[in-house]
Amino acid sequence: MSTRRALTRNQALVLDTLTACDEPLSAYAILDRLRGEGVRAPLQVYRALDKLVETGLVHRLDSLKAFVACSHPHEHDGAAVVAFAICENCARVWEFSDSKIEDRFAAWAEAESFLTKATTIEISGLCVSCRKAAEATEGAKTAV
Amino acid sequence: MSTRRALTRNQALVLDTLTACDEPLSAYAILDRLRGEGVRAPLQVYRALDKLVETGLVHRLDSLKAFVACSHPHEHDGAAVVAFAICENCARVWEFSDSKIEDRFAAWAEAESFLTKATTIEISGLCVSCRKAAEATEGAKTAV
DNA sequence: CAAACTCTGTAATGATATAACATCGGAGTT
DNA sequence: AACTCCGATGTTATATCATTACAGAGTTTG
Repeated sequence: MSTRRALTRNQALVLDTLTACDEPLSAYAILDRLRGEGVRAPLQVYRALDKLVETGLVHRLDSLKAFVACSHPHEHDGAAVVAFAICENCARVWEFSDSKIEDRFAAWAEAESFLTKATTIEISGLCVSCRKAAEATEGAKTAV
Repeated sequence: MSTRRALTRNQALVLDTLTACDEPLSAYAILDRLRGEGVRAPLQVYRALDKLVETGLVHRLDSLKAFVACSHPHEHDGAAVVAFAICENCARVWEFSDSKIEDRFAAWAEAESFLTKATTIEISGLCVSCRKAAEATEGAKTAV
């Protein structure tokens, strides 16, 4: 039943690189980290990424032109809509989904007879820690 | 009270180009259409786009790396979250917003203490007409 | 007037992504 | 084994998207 195929060498290298990193990487950043492993051309990385994205093990963040390993690869049963919150300071990513949101999009699509194939949701802002850090320095500044 | 400023020549040219077009255009596509008006360098277009996006008159569709004129420029009172549905066949774009969806995102952000600065929502699929056209040819094919 | 500011134009470059082509190697035959 | 099919690979070149750096022109504002 599982459509999960063994990964090829390049795919495994790319996935490992992304998994080991706690922030999104551009294709070229991945390439740089894999030169030691014999990966030399962008296309090798892009091809691996294409497959990984296709199977849901990796997500592309359009707003960053970068890629992250999926944090819930096991939950990819249905066509769940996933949202990403990206901290613009530390670049870390939170992946979540919400069935109510999904329902509203489905309702809109239904009303318009739009056939949905993919949904991209990306929220950028500041995560708790970076927010607090920013508020602290703000406070110090204005407190002078 | 209005922060609306008169547009500069380049900004007006770019906005007019986008408004006249019923599908998203890349910056370079805009440039090509404006060569006759004396626009020669990508930067002239990108600078105009930056301002237009900043004031909300134009949106950038990350998933397409392209730009569209906003369909509801007058409604840009608050920080409304806008979603885009993009037909992958005819490239037309539907812009809509839903306060319930907005509420859910706000709730997530609240729970995580995430400070939201921008939200990008892009849905790709097939619009009514393209969907029907596709189904028609599908039907013809399987009906042989 | 001069300082500060914004918009402008141009050239060069950086960053992201794909096309085209030849080759390799495994899976399933025959 | 020889054959074919098919997907992955490696390499070069090129397309597409976006920004840096620098200099000049025009306006506001003190």
